Amino acid sequence: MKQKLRLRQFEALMAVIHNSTVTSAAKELGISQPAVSRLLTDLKQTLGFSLFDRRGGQLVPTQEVRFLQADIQRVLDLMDQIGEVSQSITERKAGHIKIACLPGFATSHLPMVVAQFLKDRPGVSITIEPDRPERILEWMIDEQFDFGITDGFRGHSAVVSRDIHMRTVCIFPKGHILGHHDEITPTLLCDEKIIHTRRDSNFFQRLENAFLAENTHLMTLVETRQFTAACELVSNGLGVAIVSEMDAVKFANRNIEIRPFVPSIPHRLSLVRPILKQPSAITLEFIDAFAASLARFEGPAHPPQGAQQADRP
Amino acid sequence: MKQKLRLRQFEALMAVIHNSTVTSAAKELGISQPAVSRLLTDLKQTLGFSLFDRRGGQLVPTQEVRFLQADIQRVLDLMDQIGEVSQSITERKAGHIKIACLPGFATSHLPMVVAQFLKDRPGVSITIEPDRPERILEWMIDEQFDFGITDGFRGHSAVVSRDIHMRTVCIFPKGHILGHHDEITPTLLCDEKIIHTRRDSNFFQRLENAFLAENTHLMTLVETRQFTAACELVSNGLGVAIVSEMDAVKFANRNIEIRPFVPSIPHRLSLVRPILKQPSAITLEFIDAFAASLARFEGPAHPPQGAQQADRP
DNA sequence: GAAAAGTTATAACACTATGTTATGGCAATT
DNA sequence: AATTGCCATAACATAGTGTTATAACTTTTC
Repeated sequence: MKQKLRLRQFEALMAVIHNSTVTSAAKELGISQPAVSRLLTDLKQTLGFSLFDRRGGQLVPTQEVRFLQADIQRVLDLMDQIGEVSQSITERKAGHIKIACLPGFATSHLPMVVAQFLKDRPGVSITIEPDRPERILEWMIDEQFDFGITDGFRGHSAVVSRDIHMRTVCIFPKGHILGHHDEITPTLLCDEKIIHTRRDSNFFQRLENAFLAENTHLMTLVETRQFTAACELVSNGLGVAIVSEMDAVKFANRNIEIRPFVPSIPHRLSLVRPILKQPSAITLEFIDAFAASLARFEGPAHPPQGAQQADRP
Repeated sequence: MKQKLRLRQFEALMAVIHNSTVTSAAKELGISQPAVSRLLTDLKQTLGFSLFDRRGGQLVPTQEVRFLQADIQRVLDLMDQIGEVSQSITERKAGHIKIACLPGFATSHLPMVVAQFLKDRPGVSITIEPDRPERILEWMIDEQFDFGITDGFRGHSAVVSRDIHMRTVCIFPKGHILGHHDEITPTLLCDEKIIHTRRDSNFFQRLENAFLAENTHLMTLVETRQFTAACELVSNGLGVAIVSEMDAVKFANRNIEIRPFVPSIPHRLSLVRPILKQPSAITLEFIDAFAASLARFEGPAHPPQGAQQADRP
């Protein structure tokens, strides 16, 4: 016989092994006794050897069956497991998300959001890979990651982005004379050396423009890519910086003062993902959760002076 | 949907993953395209999420499917494996045999037979457990082993036995005066101290009777359970022994002489197995092979003087 | 040892799974 | 706009899986 092995036959076999009689096995499976009976005769036919020996009223599996029993059990268990996992997936409780993000997010805010997200989703796992924006963009284009957190994003046909405009603030060491003001303006900073982002960044240009608009100019103390680094420097008494409020508040009790900066110059974050790679439902759910986590630091989209946006969805 | 996951659906899924189109997947499976098409829609229905995204002309699996892919592949592989193993079983090339034997067999003759037997049967594995006859009998009754090699067996209702009467010979160190004779009789041994089996053994009793029949008597030098031990002692120049020819020939070139002993006193081996436990085909095959391996040392069943047998099948 | 009780195998039939062919719609390409 | 190829659906055939009814066989009971 060149018949195919069927799962149902294995289920019947295991039920009979556990119950020692066909009748009670049928009861366990919730079907009639003749159904089990035939599943067994079919299986015996296919396998080519006897499955059971009669021993008084009982059926005991043959040596041959015992030899296969472990593997058969494994198949049935695996099928169950697949069923359970797929159930979890539809309930958004299983899956994997690969996230690429700016270094600043990898250590502070993102892990917090991830932890919260995983709390209710025991089957979900997440990869976090921090790198420069250029690399994150590449990864999106190559579809190597499901979700990216970047800035300075100028749009790309292979990437969908959702922009978030983060409020920024001015920070300086405690006891600094600027502490007498409720708001900080470029004019107030005319004699201060500033810690800021790279000169080629969009954020720096808008900052510089704000200074120029008040007929003053911006003096550089340190140029850094990360707001966190700027915060660190300031908390060590080093100078003045304009940073994302989100980063600033983490240093609130570490020897710095925080003041609104006027005019408001929001820092534009982009939540990106590959446009062609269909996202899993759990990925979309995470992106929403992440965006929500940023909400309390969100500001108005456009800086008041009306700089144009470069977003292309 | 509270549908059941079916193997065929998984086969279709994997085929489409490998082929990127339903049509070629159908070709791989050797069925029509609509058949695959429906298997997939059914599976999607059951799982509760999409299986593929269209990407130009190609179908690429969703994140969710990728998450399950490894497990699904494992199930299919396991099923294949079970099919192959069962095939091997019907061809008598797979299985397991548990053998209990006398210590003398565990080290010399049995491993040789086992090695030969396994040569053509790569899937077969064998357990060898040496112990005293009493323990071997227990193991048979408890059905803990498939096959036992013992002696002095007096029959038991839970055990089937097949008796083999092994020729015995007289051995003595090279250069011993007995070497002048072609056959050794009790009379010739009247002044010799003998190495023999335990006094309560059936074999010893028959040996002693042979001496009494010639109006002489047997003097003990050493009493041992194993013929191999007797051979070892003799080869070290220690005395005279009556042992199984099978054991004797292994010492043929180790400083001993071998002569027939008259009257012939065969040593009765019993090949036993549990009567209720249905033996696997491979077990029966092995027992036959083992019996055949003893054939060239087999002698007549009954000692000429007509001692009665105690066998009960 | 005959009767009773329980278990299993077979037959006849119903429904579901899985295959077929025919066909129409949709997308990519010409 | 026409062509080509791929996929989904419909209609139907066959095999797998369930049902009930019933006969045959075992074990237990008297």
